[in-house]
Amino acid sequence: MLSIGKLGQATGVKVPTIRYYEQIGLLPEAGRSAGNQRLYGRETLDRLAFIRHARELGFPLEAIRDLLSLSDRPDRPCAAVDDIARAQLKAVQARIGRLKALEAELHRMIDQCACGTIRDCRVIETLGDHALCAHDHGPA
Amino acid sequence: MLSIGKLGQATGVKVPTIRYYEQIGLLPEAGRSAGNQRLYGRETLDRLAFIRHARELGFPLEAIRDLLSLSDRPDRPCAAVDDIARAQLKAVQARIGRLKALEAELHRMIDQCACGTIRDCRVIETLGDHALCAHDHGPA
DNA sequence: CCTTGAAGCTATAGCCGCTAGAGAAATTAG
DNA sequence: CTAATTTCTCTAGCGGCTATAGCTTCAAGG
Repeated sequence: MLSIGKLGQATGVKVPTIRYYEQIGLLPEAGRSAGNQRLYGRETLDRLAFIRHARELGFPLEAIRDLLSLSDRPDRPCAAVDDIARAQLKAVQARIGRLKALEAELHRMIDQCACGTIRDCRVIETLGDHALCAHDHGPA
Repeated sequence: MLSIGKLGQATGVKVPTIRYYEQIGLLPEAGRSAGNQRLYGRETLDRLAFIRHARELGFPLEAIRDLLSLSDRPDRPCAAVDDIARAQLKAVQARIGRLKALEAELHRMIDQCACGTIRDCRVIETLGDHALCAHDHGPA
């Protein structure tokens, strides 16, 4: 059995985050020692490692909740799982696309700046006048 | 003079957001009509358009605050402006890099899935065992 | 066995950048 | 003049934690 600190070390999840996950029901309520401290077994270790990995891949907690409940039903078809993963992939790709547009625009702005006074600064000027933008870049 | 709603339409910023910007001091306190409603002139319109554009480019509000106060000092050299812009560019590039790693990993996971039952699902399996990952992908 | 310091506990508040809601007053269109 | 829309203030909530305060429990050393 692991204390919350050991569990955190083993999974790379911070202690307050583990308690937070328990609070929102992503982890089951932990068993307690005689002195009321949380104790964890292998099952929770695996579950938390799963959560951590999914978080690293950017899955929102709600999606992780769904993935976890799906993983408890091994006989079901895994189409639902793939749907969630593909949705996440799409979300990631959308963010990449958007960020690349920002990157291009920032580059352009910075490259045009002759580094004189603020009066002549292309960065300030471009920010002040959207019409100076080369590309579309919708709201963040 | 514009009402808050017109200002919002003109700049593409939502009404509560305008009030929020005023609250945090990003916009000056607006003048008021006889009936206590906010009225805006061209100056605030320009300032808000500037803020909107910078937000679209992902600048955090604090950076925008700095850019605005710099833009009020036209005689100063614009190195400080460029520093802020370059920092933002770096931040954007870092996020792109990270997201691309996620994208690759998600792709790999999804492509390996034979779409049978959850028991054999590579997505679930990979999430559960970080060692199955091809690439490093640090915390989000 | 006793002390010390680390690690644990609960509860609350804060971070960013908004967004949503309530309930009331002002304005505008017909 | 009425009805619909807009605006007002205030408070609370979103995601996903993180930080603080003030306490208790535990593990190791002397």
